Amino acid sequence: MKRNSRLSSTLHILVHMAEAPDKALTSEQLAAFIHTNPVVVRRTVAGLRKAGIVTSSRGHGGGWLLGRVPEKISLAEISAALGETMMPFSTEPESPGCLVEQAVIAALDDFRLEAERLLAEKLSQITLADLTADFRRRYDLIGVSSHAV
Amino acid sequence: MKRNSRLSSTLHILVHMAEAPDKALTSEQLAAFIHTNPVVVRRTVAGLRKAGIVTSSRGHGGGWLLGRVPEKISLAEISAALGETMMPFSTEPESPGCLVEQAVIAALDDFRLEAERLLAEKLSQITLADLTADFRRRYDLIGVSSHAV
DNA sequence: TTTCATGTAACTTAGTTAGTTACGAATCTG
DNA sequence: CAGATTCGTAACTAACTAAGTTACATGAAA
Repeated sequence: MKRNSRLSSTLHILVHMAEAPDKALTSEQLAAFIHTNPVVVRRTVAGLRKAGIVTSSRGHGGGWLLGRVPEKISLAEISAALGETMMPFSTEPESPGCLVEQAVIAALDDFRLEAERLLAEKLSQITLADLTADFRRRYDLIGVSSHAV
Repeated sequence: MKRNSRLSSTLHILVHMAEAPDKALTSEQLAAFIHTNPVVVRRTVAGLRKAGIVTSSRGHGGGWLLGRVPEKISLAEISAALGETMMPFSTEPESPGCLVEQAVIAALDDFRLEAERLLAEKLSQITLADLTADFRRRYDLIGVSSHAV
C-alpha cells in the first residue's frame, strides 16, 4: 500500500467484499488485492468495524463481511471511519496573543468548516453500490469486446 | 513552524507585510513572526514570488514586499502557489488491469475534480485585504476594551 | 569595499506511516 | 478435546516527508 492511498485501497477492498456478499474474505485475501500485509488490512479496516460498515469473525471460516448492503454505505461514512481529513492544514495557534494569527486562523477555520460540509455532502451521495455498478459495467464491456475479438 | 501549517504561517507573514506596505521586511523579521528560520521563510515564499504575489530585493534595505494590493491577492492564489493540496489521497493505480481499482479511481478522480473546483471557488472569494480588515477590527476591539478598563 | 540581504544547495533531525514479527484470544472441525 | 484457522493488537523496523540548519555564492546599497 502506497502512502496516502488508504481511502482508495479501502474502497478497493470493500468493492471486493461487496462482490462476494456471502463469503467471508480473510485479511490475507484482502491484503492480496491491494498488495500489502494482512496486519495492515486489519489495522485499517478496524475503524470501519467500529462504524458498522464491516463485520469480522474469527476462527475457521472467519473473515470480513459488509455490515450492511452496499446501497447504504456512503463514501462519506467510509472516509470518516478512516479518520481521513481533506483540508490538511493546521490552524493551531503558535503565537498566542498575536492578533494577526487570530485573524488568519479565524478565516481558515471558517473556510474549513464550510468546505468540510460541502465535501461531506458530495461524498454522502456516492455509495459502495455505485462503485460496484461501475465495476460491473466495466466488466461487461471487457466481456463484450473479448467476445467481439 | 509546525507541520502542515504552511498555509497558515504564510498568511500570517503576508498580513504582516500588508500592514507594512512601504517597508521591505527581511526574511529574519518574517521568520520571527512565525518562530522559524529565515531560510525556511525564503524557501516557502519563493513560490509566491514566482506567482507575483510578493517581490524580493537583495542587499542593504532589501527584503520582501507584496507584489500587488491585498485586495487583489486571493487565498486561492496563495494556496496554489504554495502547492498545497486539499484532498490528500492518492489515486495512482497499484494494480493495473484490476477493474475494481479502475472503478474506484474513476469515482475518486471525479470527486476530486469537483471538490477542487468548489474549494478553489470558495478560496478565491477571500482576499488578503479581508484578513487585514479582520485583524484591524480585532485590534480596535482590544484598544476599546483596554480603554474601558 | 564593506555590509546586508536574498538564493540555493546540502545535510541533519523529527515525525509519520506502512510494513513486519510475534503471540494471545476466539471459533470452527474432526 | 486437539488442532487448525483467523482476527486483535502490541512492539518494533524501515521508508519517506518536511522542517530546521549550515554554508556560501550573488547582488545591492551605503
